Amino acid sequence: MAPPLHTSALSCPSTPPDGALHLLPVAVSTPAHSSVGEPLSYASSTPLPPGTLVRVPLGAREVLGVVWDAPEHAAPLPPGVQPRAIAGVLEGVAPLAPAWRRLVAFAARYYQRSVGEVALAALPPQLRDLGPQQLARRLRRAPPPVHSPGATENVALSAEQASAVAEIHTQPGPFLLFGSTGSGKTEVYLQCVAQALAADPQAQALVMVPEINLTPQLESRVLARFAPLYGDAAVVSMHSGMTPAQRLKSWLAAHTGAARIVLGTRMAVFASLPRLAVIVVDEEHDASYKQQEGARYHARDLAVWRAREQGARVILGSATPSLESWHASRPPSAGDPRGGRYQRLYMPSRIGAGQLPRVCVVDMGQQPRGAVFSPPLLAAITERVQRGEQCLVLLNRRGFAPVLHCHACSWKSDCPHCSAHQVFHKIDRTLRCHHCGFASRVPRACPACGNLDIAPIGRGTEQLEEQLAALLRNVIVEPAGRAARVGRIDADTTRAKGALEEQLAQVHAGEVDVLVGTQMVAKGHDFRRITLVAAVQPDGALFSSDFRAPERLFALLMQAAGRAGRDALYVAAQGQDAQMWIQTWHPEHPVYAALRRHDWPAFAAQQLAERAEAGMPPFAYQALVRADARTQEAAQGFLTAAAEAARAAQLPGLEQVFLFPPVPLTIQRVAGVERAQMLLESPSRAALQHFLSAWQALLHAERARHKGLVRWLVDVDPQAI
DNA sequence: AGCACGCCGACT
DNA sequence: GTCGGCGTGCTC
Repeated sequence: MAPPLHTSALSCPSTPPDGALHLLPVAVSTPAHSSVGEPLSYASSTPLPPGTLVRVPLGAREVLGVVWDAPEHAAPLPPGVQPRAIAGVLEGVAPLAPAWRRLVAFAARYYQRSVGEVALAALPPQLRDLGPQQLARRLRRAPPPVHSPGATENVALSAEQASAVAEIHTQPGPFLLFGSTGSGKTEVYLQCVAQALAADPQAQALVMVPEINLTPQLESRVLARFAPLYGDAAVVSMHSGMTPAQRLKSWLAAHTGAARIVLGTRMAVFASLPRLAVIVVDEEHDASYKQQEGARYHARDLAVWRAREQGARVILGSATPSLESWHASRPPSAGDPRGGRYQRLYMPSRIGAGQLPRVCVVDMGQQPRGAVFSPPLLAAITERVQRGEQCLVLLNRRGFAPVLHCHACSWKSDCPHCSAHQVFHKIDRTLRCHHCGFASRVPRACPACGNLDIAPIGRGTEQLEEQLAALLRNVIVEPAGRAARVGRIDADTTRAKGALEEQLAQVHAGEVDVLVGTQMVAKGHDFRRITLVAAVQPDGALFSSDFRAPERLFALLMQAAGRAGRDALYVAAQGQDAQMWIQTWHPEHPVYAALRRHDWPAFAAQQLAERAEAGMPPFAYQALVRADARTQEAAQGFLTAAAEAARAAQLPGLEQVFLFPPVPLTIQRVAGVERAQMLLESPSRAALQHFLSAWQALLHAERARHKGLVRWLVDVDPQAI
C-alpha cells in the first residue's frame, strides 16, 4: 500500500521522539567492516509498513533506509541505547515489495553481508541524494504505464527455436538454452518475453547481459521489438555506465511498473520488479555476472533464486554454459533417474550464418623458433587480406611487452609497489603496472648496472600491431588496390569516451584489414566481414592454478570463433570457409581437441569427470576468505587465528567444512598491500553456509586483535581461486 | 565507509 | 596562540 501523496515528497512525523509509539527495524547501509549486521531500531509516531523508504539519522549524518520486516529475532536495542526518531518518509514511492525484500535478505545471508548494505546498494544513489522537492518533481515527470497489447510481431522460427519456445511456455524450468553462436537464442528470448508480456498486461521481464556496452545489438533489438508494442518508456536499461539521473528514472519506471522490460547488467537482478514474469540471463557462463566488490553476489544464481521465489520463468542461455549450469541441467539417466534441477534445451544449428568456422590448430613445436606468427597463419592472413576480407588477431596482453630485461645483470622492470612487472608501453615510452597503475619513464640504461643493453621480453598487442604492419607492408588489398592496414583495440586505445564505438565503426566501414585486440574484442561484437580469427598465444590459461581456467579458455575461444563468418552470404561469396586459428605448444590438450570439433558437451563431460574425481565444484561448494595487510605474516596470521578460533569454538558445520591453510595470492602484493587467502570447501552448501554465518562474529573479533590488517572479506562461490 | 573526536607541526 | 595532519572508534 502506497503512503498518501503529499505536495512535499518528505513528510516529518509530527510527534517528537519521546512520544513515539512504534519501534521499527530499518535497514541502513551499515558498512561491512562494522559488525552491525542487522537492521537498526528507530522510533516512529506512525506505523510504517515494511518496505517504506525513509530517511534516518545515523551517527552525525542522515541516510536513506528501508523499513524492514520485524521478525522475532530482530536485533535487540543494546541496553541503555535510546532509539532515534525516523527523520522522514519518502512520499510517493510505494514500499518495496515483500519479494524484493526476501531477495535482498537472501543475498545478504548467502553472501555474508548486512541486509542494509545489500538493500541500499540495490537502490539508485539519487534516491538518497535528491532533496524532497527534486524527488517529487522526478515522480511527477514519470510517464504513466502504457498497457497497449499490440499484435505480437510474427517472426518465423526454426524448428529448434519453436520447440525451445514451446518447452519454455509449458514447462516450469529453470531452463538452460544451449545454443551455438548464431543459433538464434536471442529470438527465443524475445519470443518468450513477448508471450509473457502479452499474457498479463502488467507482467515485467528482466533481460540480463554481461556488459551492456559490448552488446548494443541486443539493446537495439529489444527496443525495436517492444517499443512499438508498449511504447518507448516500456524498455529501460540498468547498468553502471548510466548517469545518476538515468538510473533513478529507470529504477522508478521498473518500480512503478511503467517499465515492462528491464535490460541490464548484473546489478539489474536487484531491480524492483513487482510483476516480474520472466528473466533471461544471456551468456550465463560469463564471469562478469559475479560482483567483485562489496557483496560478492552472482547475478545468475540470484536470478534463478528470484525466479523460483517470485514464480517467474528463468532462461539461462549460452553456447558454452558454465559447468555448474551444465551439470544442473543434466538429463535423467539410468544411474541418475531424476537428472538435474534445470531443463536443458538444445539448439545446435546455426541459422542465417555459415558453418561454424573451421578450427586450425598450429603446433608451435613444429614451427621456426621465435616467430610470433607461424608461417601458415601468416600466409592465411595475407591471403584473406589480399582478397579484401578482414582478420581478427587476439592476444590477451596489452602494451608492447610484459617486461623489460637487462641482459647483463638480469634486472627486470618490477613494480616497486606490487609483485608484478611493469609493462613496457612503447607508444609513450612508459613502464606501467597494470595492477596499481604506477607509471615511470622507460630508462635509457639499466637502473641497476648502467648497461645499455636492456630489451623487452614477450609480446603485447602494441608489438603485435607493429609486427603485423611490418609483415603486411607490401600486401595490396584487392580490388581496392591499396596497402593493407592494421588496427588495434584494447583498453589502451579505448580509454576515451566513445573511442570504442568509433574504432568499431572504422572496422565495420572496412578501414581496417587486420584488427589486433584483447579479449574485449572477442565478446559480443558482430564483425560481418571478418572471416579469420586467430589466437596467437592462448596457452597461458592451460596451466593456470585456477581450475576454471580451461573452461574459460574454451568459452573465450569459442566465442571468438563465433566472430568469424557471421555473415553466411558474405563468406559464401568469398568462396571459402571462415577459420579460427590457434597457435599452441600443446596441440593435444583436451581444450583444443574439443574445440576442433566444436564439441562443448564432450569437453564439459571431461572437465566434470575431473571435477567429480577431485571433489571440486559443482560437486563441492567453496568460499574464500581474503586478508589484506601490511605484511604477508599479518595477513596469514589473521587467517590462521580465525581458523583456530573456529575450531576452538567447534562452530556448526565445521565437521563438513575443510579449511585449507592460508596462502599468498598469485599476485602477492598490490599497491604496497600484502594479500593472502584461505579456501574453504564443503560437500554441503548448507554446512558451509551455517559455518560461515557462525564464523562471522569470530572474524570480526579476530580483526581487532591483528595489527597491520588492512581488511578482510568473504567470497562465497568464488569465481577464481 | 563516513564522520566524529583527539592529540602534535607551520601559519595569520 | 589557532588550523589541520590523519590515527582510532562508533553508528539504533
